[in-house]
Amino acid sequence: MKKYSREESRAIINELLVEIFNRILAIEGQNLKDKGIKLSMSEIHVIEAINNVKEPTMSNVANKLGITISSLTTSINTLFQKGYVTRDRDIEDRRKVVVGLLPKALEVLKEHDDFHKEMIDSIFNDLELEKDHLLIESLEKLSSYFKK
Amino acid sequence: MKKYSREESRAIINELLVEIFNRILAIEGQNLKDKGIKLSMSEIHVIEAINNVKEPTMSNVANKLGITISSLTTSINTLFQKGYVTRDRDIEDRRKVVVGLLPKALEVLKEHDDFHKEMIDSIFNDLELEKDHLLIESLEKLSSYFKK
DNA sequence: AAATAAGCTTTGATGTTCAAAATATTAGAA
DNA sequence: TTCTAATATTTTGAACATCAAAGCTTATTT
Repeated sequence: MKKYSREESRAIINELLVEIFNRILAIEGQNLKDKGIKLSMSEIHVIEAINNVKEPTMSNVANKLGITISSLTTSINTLFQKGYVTRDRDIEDRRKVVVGLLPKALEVLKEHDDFHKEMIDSIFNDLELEKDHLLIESLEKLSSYFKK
Repeated sequence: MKKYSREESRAIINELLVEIFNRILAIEGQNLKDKGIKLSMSEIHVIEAINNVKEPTMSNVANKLGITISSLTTSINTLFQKGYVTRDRDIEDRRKVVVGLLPKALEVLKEHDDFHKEMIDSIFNDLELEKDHLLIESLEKLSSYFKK
């Protein structure tokens, strides 16, 4: 395995963050367009976040996405209006609003997951299975770094 | 250490990548605010792209960023007005507009690079060295995947 | 020279995001 | 219990970012 100097490593990661990140949304968006899904990327991300968060209240979902609650509200407004999500007050604590995914959203999620699956498989085809957990550990640290 | 199935690995990596990507712009933006730089992240990215592209015409810069030329035009309008960039017709081919960075922009670029350097160093300090290379290897694959 | 192409800007429209103010509900203090 | 403070969300108003389509200028083709 090639060894990188600290400086080389930094340059590679920098490139990922600055240049490649810009491509991802465009590629994903194009993929949706190709499949005839008429949702924006940020709407897709909202749906994903609802799916991935344990207790999908407005606060939890917004926090998962790294946007303000008010931003999420406007997004949920349209997703609700378009028939992708449910939106109900929590029975236990009626200050909370719990959102949920309707079948329409689950379909979109499936399409998007397939795209990601293909993407990630393509990236990690060469990695041996036993190394996966090391990678996950690294990414978890990266993720927790970005959370603080 | 826990073993993951291929499918579990994929799901976790997918979620972590999405999460990480969602945080980056927010953090970078906050960093600029902390330093009193009154530019948006997309304006920073335009400056970076101008710096990184070989021949900084409108088309080349827009292509580097993955946005349309008309979007870039509006961004350059304000960056020009604020005194960050130059904007001149190419002498050889007067259809082209060549943009360039003024000292003000180079300073911002330096700040931004320092931030990235610090961020990445901080990440690396938490990872054991042996895992650095696995992470880099994976990120390289990601990078090459998005270049095609 | 006339038609076509290339490069860019303008215009009009939509979508995203945030901060601040307003609303609703709950929890705690008096 | 009643008032107050805290929590959770929505509304409002404003700034950006982005795109498609139409228009302008310069280059290339025929």
